[in-house]
Amino acid sequence: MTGLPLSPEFFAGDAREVARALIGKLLVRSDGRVARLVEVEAYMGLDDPASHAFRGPTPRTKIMFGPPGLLYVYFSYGVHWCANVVCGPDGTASAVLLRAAQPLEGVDLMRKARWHGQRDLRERDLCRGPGRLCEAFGITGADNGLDLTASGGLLGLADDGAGSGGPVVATLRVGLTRGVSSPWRFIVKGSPWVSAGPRVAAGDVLAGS
DNA sequence: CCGCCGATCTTT
DNA sequence: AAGATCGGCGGG
Repeated sequence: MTGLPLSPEFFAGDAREVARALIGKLLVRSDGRVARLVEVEAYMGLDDPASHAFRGPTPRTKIMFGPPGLLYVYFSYGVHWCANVVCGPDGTASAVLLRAAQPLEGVDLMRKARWHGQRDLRERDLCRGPGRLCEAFGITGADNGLDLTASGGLLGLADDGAGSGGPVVATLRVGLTRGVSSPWRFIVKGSPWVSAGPRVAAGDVLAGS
């Protein structure tokens, strides 16, 4: 069972609140791949120097200025794809980066998609990091603009009611050179499925309940 | 587990 | 020229 699809309204609010609420939700692909989100980051568009949309709409970022619930995919370091969900009202440009998840179903497919001759590709590493998560789910630039709230689509986000599985904390975002001091990364505290970066650091704040 | 380095392409 | 990353390697 893959849960109830999230609606456009779910993504229409403040991206930081959406990010917090996405922890514990399911990323679902129509071929049976399912994973539970344990790590996401909010990017606040025009107000956030770390956001790709900080300098306004461009060919790359125009999707972020559109309606909430759409997929924004970008190419990172010439090597990896990374996936975001567009948030906030149509016309604004915030988004949530999907950074890590716990594989639940279709693990064999994820393993196949991720296999590049690694000596030891462990289940723990299938979706641990934004590039890995995209590879495990076969997400590429061809999927940019997909509506994640459309039922029966290739990809979606859903709620199975299970929750986060542990306390959620807000930490600093990973890998940035600008906007470094905004604590808009949300993780399940102590989860082995969370990516690199401090799992828990002094000063981290419990986020929500 | 940690740190360093190279890969390789888009955007500025 | 820098960047919302990852895998392999060497070291502790």
